[in-house]
Amino acid sequence: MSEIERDEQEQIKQRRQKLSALREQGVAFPTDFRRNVITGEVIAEYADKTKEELEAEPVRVKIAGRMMTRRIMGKASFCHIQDMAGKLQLYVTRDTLPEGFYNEQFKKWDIGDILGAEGTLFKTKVGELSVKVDDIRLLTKALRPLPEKFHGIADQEIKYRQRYLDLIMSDKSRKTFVTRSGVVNFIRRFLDQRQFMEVETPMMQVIPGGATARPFTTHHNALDMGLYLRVAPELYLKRLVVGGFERVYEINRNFRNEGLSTRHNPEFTMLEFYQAYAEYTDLMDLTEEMLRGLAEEVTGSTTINYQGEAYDFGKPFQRMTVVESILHFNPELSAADLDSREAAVKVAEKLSIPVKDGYGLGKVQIEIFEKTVENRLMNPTFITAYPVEVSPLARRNDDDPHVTDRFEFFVGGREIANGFTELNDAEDQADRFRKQVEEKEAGDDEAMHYDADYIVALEHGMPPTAGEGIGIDRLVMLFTDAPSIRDVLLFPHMRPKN
RNA sequence: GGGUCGUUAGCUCAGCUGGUAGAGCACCGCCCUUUUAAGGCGAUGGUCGAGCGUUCGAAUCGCUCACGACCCA
Repeated sequence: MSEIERDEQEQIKQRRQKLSALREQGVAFPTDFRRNVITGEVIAEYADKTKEELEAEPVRVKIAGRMMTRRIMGKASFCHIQDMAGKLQLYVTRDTLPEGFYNEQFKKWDIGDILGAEGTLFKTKVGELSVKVDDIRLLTKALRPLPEKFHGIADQEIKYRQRYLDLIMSDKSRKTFVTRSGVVNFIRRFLDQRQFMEVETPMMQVIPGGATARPFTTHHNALDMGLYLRVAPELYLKRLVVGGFERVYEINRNFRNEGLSTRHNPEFTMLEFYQAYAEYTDLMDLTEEMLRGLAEEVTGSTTINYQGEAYDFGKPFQRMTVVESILHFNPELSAADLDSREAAVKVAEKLSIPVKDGYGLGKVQIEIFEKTVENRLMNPTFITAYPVEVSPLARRNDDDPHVTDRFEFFVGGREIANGFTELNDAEDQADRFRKQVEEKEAGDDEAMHYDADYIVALEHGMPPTAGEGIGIDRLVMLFTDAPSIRDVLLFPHMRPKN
């Protein structure tokens, strides 16, 4: 059925007729109504007052919102209007409005219409704070009916594709996005207080860097050149550290050309921050402080309930190395099983992990880690000492050159953050890029490009620096008990219909 | 990419082993001045996701496709 035919649906047709009647009566979409209060303020201030108190000192309000429910009882009606802060009941009677208005105007309005009303606060028989209306106007006619009031929208697809309907109908969804805003706001304040500066770096990059992931490609017409959407801002932020901005952060979108799932959206929001004269352990401490504070601010507790499990952000976060964690969750293994590539490959094969020829010991260890450890890291945990092979931008450990000064942070079996002491040795970085290019040429389309300009920047000297990325969407999922990343994205990526 | 489930009125859902479609809400008409999933009476509303097939006959059975949800890679 085409969109034009859909418009001929009976209910929409009726509403269009009501709208053309309004057009004939004058301005159908007036903009001159001004409210003097929102529902949340009214409720906060007057919900505790008694019936008698409200009668003794009458309070007048001008309020506006979308009509969500209506109960017409002859010459009197109740309806709820909803605004940005919540809902408030209106009591509308024939005899307090101008002659004929109640029957010829008000009763013809529809649920979903946007109204402006003026009146006096009172309490109903059952004690609900309401407005006794003596002036009411239709501000915006809604041509399409709202979803059914009791069940709301059950169809996930409509919730995602028509988010505005979901936001009108679901307090829970509205709250999720309010929380999301609160999370980002808290992080900004936290970092600002510590002298971090928020910056913006290119989303369109000539060489995509900073992560091992497949990029999206686009084209610049005037310059007639290919460009990539960034997979990470990392290399630009570190150029800023070279430039003397010693504490920088960016909260913005990254783009990765990979599959969609309950944890992956092609564009997602990442916090990245860099602190000069610090090591990865300093960032672990900072992360712990930030997440604990965030949990308390957002949920009022240091215990997070996610999908039926409780995670404790109050206690010190656990810390162990990649190898320690593998041994911990695979008690039948001993250190010798992870010491050599030969031994580790045997372990991997037993776990039916496909091992490619190019994999070194470190890559095999990480495959074993991902298969047997990652989704079992339930309470907040830092994993450290990642192999050099899988950490092309991280500083080598001084005592063990096979691993880096790097950590990842897990909660509920999910990776939330990744940080390390930055590699500021330009020559080592150039070698690592060359290695990535070899892997790319061998067929790994996630491997990194050689970024010569970045090497030049490092050759000018980057102070010792630690940096970290935190996935904002996954963090918000945790704090809003959301099972899918789509529940925390206002407009998640969906396949086009038809 | 593989598996499971789903798609029926604007919305939420029934519809059994095949016999030309049903409820609640919404909408329309009437009654109703403290209701709140308001209530009462009455009426309207459907290319049953799309296509092909089996059959005298398909919402129902089979196949293909589209979109979605969940699980696995």
